[in-house]
Amino acid sequence: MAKEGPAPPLNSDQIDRKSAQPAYAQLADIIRQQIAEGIFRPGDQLPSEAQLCRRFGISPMTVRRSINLLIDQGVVSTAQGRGTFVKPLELSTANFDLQELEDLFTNSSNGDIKLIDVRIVSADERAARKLGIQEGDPTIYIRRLFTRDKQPIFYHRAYLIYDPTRPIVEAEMDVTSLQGLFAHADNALLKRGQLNIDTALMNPEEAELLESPYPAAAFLLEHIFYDFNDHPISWGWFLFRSDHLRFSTQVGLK
Amino acid sequence: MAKEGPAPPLNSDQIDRKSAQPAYAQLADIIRQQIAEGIFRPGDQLPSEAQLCRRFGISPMTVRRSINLLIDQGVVSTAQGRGTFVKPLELSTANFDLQELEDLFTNSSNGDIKLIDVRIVSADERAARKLGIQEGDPTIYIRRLFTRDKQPIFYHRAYLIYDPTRPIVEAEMDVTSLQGLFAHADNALLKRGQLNIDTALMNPEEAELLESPYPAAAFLLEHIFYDFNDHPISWGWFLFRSDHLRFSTQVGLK
DNA sequence: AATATACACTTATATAGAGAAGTTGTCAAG
DNA sequence: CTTGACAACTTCTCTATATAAGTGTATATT
Repeated sequence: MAKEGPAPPLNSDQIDRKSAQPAYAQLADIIRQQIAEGIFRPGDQLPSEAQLCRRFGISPMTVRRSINLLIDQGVVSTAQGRGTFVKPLELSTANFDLQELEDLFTNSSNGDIKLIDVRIVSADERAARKLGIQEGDPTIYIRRLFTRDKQPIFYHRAYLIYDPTRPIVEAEMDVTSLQGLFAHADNALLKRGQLNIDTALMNPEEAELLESPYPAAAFLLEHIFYDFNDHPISWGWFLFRSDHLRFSTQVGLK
Repeated sequence: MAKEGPAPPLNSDQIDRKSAQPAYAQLADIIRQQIAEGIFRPGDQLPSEAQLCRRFGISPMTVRRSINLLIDQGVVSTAQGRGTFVKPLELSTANFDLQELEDLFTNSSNGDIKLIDVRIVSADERAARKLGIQEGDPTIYIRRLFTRDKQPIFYHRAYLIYDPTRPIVEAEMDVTSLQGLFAHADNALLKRGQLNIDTALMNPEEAELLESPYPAAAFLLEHIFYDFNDHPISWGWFLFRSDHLRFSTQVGLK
């Protein structure tokens, strides 16, 4: 099984040293392109790193970096001592992100947040459990509606920890501001967040707020944010009309 | 603003050269840990690469690789000529994957796929558009139900291209097998897939199949798979009871 | 005072190797 | 036929260095 005689089929492109794009990125693109064209099929072994060095006239570290890029992108996988192989398509590698949700904020100057309700309420059992506080402890309860072009997009409810002894109002306002979660603002007090997506039937009140027919299904995006002491700061959920937010992604190449 | 005198606060850990874990991964872990502990906060500038080299006694390329790892993980960002900075939490970086869906197949020996219907049907307008064929062209139409522990989990409908002149039955069966999409099988004929998640109200028939109350909301996962000629091979959608499949993720550290 | 230049930083890319470690096939010894 | 040593491959990690390029500051010039 010695792959000696036939030259590796990577002769269609060359590395352009004058290009603004670095060599390692060019090589990664070339290999990805060859895979997309079907020259290398899932399961096939790629030319070895040494072969790629000779073929493209670049050093081992640069080839290595290209391969690592492709590994990170899930295009190939490597096995020490054996070689580099093209990965087959896997449905489970599909990733859905919230970019579209961010775009709603950043790209829409005609977006508007209408505050429906803000008040201090005692935490019920569920809110207390989620926020790691005692039942009956005070929390800030917020309800608001995001509209765009006069159309309601989503409805947001959230509970925020309220600690009168340490009035970090400003910080809480950051969390409250919503934009801070999307914009690259310095919401430096948040360490991590837990997010869940669920579906739900809107109740009549929600359907009316979102001007949706009733009954209707909606996305429910639940969130809990934690500070750097791993204490919950806020718990809440967004409710979307699914015709205004969609989760889409691609698996595989191109 | 010269950061000269005070030693960088990375003194709690060292690189263990005898460890099985490579140096670059150890350094990335150390930095990530320091950020999680709040030693470095979002917006803070990390020690420069040269400083890290001296501090940990490793070469620039190794430090570089650690930083690149952290960039890929979305933990830090770099700006040429200025420095490396800790990224604040961003909601839009949240990624939801289908791992849980894969687990349903691989980890459940007590799972079962019940074929409800397989037959050749003429493509209607929508199916023809999605599959890039003519209205009226024959397609293979499949309906099936996945159950686990006698509980219905999801309902799957799909149209597959049917080409009598080139009977690639085996290949089509691969696509049909479902498992091939999850297992690392050599479904080498698939190049890419387009996936959309939506919500939907189940119709009475679907609710009955999924043994769900009616009306109820459900996840709808639509998929189109393409071959290496960029021709659609299949179009269909999964319908999940949302209490059997949840999308969860974390943003931020730990 | 305003502008231009030089310098000291930073990250970014690339080179040319070295050795470690895993895999596979060959070939000789048993 | 089986086993074991070995060679030849592969990827993996890391060093040490060089050059390029962006940023900001201090200094010199106009």
